[in-house]
Amino acid sequence: MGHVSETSREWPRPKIRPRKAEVRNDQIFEAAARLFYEKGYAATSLQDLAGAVGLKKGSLYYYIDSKKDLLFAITDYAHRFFVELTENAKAEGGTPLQTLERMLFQHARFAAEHFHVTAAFYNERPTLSDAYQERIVATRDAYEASLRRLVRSGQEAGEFAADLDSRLAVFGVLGMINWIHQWYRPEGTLSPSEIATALSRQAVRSLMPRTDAG
Amino acid sequence: MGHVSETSREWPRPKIRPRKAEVRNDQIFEAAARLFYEKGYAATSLQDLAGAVGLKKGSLYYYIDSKKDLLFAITDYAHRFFVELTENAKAEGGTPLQTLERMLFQHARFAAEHFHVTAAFYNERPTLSDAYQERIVATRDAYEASLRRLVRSGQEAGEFAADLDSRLAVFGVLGMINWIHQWYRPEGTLSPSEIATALSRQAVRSLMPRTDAG
DNA sequence: ATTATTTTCTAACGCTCGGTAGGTCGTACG
DNA sequence: CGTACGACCTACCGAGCGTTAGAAAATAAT
Repeated sequence: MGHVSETSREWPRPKIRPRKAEVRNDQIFEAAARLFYEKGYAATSLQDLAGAVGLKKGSLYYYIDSKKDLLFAITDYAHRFFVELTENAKAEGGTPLQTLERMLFQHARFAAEHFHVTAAFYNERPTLSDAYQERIVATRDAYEASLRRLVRSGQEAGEFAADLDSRLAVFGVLGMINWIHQWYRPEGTLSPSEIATALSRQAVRSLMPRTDAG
Repeated sequence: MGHVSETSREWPRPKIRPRKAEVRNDQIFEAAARLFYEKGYAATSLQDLAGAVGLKKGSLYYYIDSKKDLLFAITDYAHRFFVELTENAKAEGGTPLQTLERMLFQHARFAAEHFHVTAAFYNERPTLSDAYQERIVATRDAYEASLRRLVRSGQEAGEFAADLDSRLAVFGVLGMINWIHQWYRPEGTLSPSEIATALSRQAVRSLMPRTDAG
């Protein structure tokens, strides 16, 4: 060490003044997410993307280094959300049912608010590098494991039906949430929060025991 | 009419002898479904597909007319299933709950048994021609409408919770089923039928009223 | 007004893709 | 034996792709 980041530390004076590059960066990010959602990563050309933000395709390289970087940025946005959600899982109090419903609510609200990003996250994973895929899968597995733990705790507490296969049950509730990006449209009548409230409630209901069972 | 199918009726002699072309056709269909599932349609080259069936890419055109034909064949396989499932919806007897659970079971079993096809059906719809997309969307809408009708009937009969938004509720149960292709692996311990039984039961449970509600 | 810097464009590159044309080889049939 | 056909291959085309280099234009600094 010692010579590291020598170049990037040069003149660390604060970048005042809103640089145009930053707003363009956001434009490009959002347009890319929308196009990847609409046509898929491979079927979206940089020509398409450049046109969507009012540039020529060569000019995009002033902002990005490669096409894959765009997919990485979008995917990582969702990835960081799930890391955080999983970490906060244990911090929250309440019964297993309450904790589970709260986590699913947050998950569902994110899925609706960022349905472009979520769709790309789930549809384009095979396109990512193997190393990054492994990190994502590890995060997903940890998330699912924490949900399974909640289901089993709820079963022991009698909140959830005892005859459920916790693995299958978690796949079920996750499907309810992760399917949102297939039908959600921002111009609809229900807000992301309202959708998240209804779906997370329906999800935990699918785990409850039937009181009239025999 | 009268001149219709004049050309196709010429020499209707039966094609005896198992033509090699037919087994190859099936090989190509299945390999294409698997590759589209694994890498996506746009990211799958005909080179990849040819290699997967032990041919050179030019030879594929002995069996197909274009790459899009492959996606159409795969998509239409799922499409025809949903058409049939919707048509059989009213034919079946029983309470709304029983009918709904039976439909979801069939849907779920198909989704697991043909998860390659199902994944392509949902992920690659934007790739299809506009005219065919419209037919698929119409079929899907009819299917969802018949499910919503069952939910509302069940609500009137007291089988389902009265405070459910039938549209949201149907999206929820469909998500549980349509998510199967994201996690199902044929080498797992549960068969498609077992998965379909558990998930369709969990789905209808998510609609039931809580008896201890207040 | 002149110079620096940031942003965009033009023009081209190497490559891969889907698709085509024509030939080759084996097998079955007359 | 020969010929007809099914199955496959080789070689190629044009187009579009991601990416690069360098000039031009716009904007800011001096």
